Amino acid sequence: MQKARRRSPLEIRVTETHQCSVDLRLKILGQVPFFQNLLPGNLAEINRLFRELGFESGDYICLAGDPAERLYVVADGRVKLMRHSLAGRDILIDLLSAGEFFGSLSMEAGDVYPDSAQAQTAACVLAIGREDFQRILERYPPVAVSMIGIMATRLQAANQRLQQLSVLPVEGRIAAVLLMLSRKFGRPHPLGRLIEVPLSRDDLASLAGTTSESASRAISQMQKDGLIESGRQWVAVKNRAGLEALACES
Amino acid sequence: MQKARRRSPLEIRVTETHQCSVDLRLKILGQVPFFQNLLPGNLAEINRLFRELGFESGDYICLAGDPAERLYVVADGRVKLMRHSLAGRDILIDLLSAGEFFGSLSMEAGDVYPDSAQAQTAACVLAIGREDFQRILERYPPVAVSMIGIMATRLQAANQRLQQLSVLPVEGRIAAVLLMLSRKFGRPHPLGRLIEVPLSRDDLASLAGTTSESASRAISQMQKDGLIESGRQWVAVKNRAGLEALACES
DNA sequence: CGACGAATTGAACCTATTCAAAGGGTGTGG
DNA sequence: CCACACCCTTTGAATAGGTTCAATTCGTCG
Repeated sequence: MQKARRRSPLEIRVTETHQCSVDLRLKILGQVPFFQNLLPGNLAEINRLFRELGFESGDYICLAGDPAERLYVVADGRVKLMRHSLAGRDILIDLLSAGEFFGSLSMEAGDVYPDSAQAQTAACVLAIGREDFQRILERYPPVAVSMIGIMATRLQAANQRLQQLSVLPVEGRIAAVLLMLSRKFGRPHPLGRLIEVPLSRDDLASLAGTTSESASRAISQMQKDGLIESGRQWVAVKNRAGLEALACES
Repeated sequence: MQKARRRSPLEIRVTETHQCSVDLRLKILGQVPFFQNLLPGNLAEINRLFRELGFESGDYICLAGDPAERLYVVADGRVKLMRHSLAGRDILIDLLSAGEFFGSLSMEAGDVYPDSAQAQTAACVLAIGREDFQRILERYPPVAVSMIGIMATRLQAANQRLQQLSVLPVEGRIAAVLLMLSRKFGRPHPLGRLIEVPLSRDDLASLAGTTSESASRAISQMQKDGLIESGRQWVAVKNRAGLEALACES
């Protein structure tokens, strides 16, 4: 039951982290884009190769620099992909939700994870060994083909972010980040399209390549202009077109 | 013959653009990382699906926004992958040389190229239709698997650039760009490790997400500090460790 | 030699960062 | 159920770093 005092529109997600039923696992794996064209029998077989892991919010799933031995698939919850820098200025590479993967993609023994993954909410994650996954790729060519498509999409998204970081001022970068989040995590809500991830100003800043103070200023301004509604750890997009105008690589 | 007056250490490349012999094509395709594990017979068959295109320096090979119907492989020369923004501030996504690919990776009909590709030197490029390439992927699983590895590498490089743009000051970003270029295009030379691509300050700036003036200032400083040697359209790295110290994400 | 494009340099301006302090929401423990 | 403590957020003012604009120098090629 939600307390009357609580003003945040974000619902508290109580994910049962440590017990994904076999049914749920099969459903999740079936939703993973690159397993979608498989026969049910094959999927069940693949399912057996995955191990199931539960994490509390804040737990690290893997650390940048560790030997990359597994590929992970998010079953439930939100996972932060991040990169550390020596001065403690971490940057957020991506936010993942159910059906998305991360970890060892390079297929080469001896590699290390380039990013750390942290559970942003309580999360359930499926893990498969590098070599097992390699075998799946060789055995089911359509899986490999759709994986190529997904990686092409991610690469293209990364390139777009590169462009935004290069040419947009802080306000535009924040607008672009909010649009991306709204597309990916937004759900209709009386206040606007609510981004259903608890993100601090710091998180937004590290997605936009700026400081939490600058992010805060940009968000205040946007709120004054009626583009968004925002509070502690939440944002709702009210005027999509207005944000797009700011984020437009002009 | 090189003029005595010419001070640039970059050799003038006279690539025969319009006539790659069949032998050369086979050799190039064999060098493409994702075709490396194929039998000679298969390679010859694949070779037949490629068309050969020649470009002069400055020619556009494909334009962002055009329907993405082909995958391209660089056979000879250098290709600039770039993204335009409305205000004319283009950014350089990547520089490609022999064996690297670009173009339609998404495998979905109706997509458009996200970036433009421009011949940076005279260049010879091999092109294959989207559907033909799709068929190759399905027929030769190892090709798909190694392609996944390559894309994982590119994605990881893009993420690293994202981090650099986020946390490094201009000088550090320029240093990082020079290190990357030196790794990829560098060859030993009396002056230092010479980057064998004609790049203007503008090009370097758009790789580092800054202006040509700032790039120029950073380069002047590095030259004063004995880290590099540079002139019009060329750079040679003298002190790799020094650059690394600047580019270190501290 | 002459002309063009590239690179450098200077100075004013502006944006974003930094540092500091105050304000507000959330959840906890009394 | 209230009050407190903690962390997130906001805001202000000073500063540093980068951009912009403009003028000059330099290198390369015709």
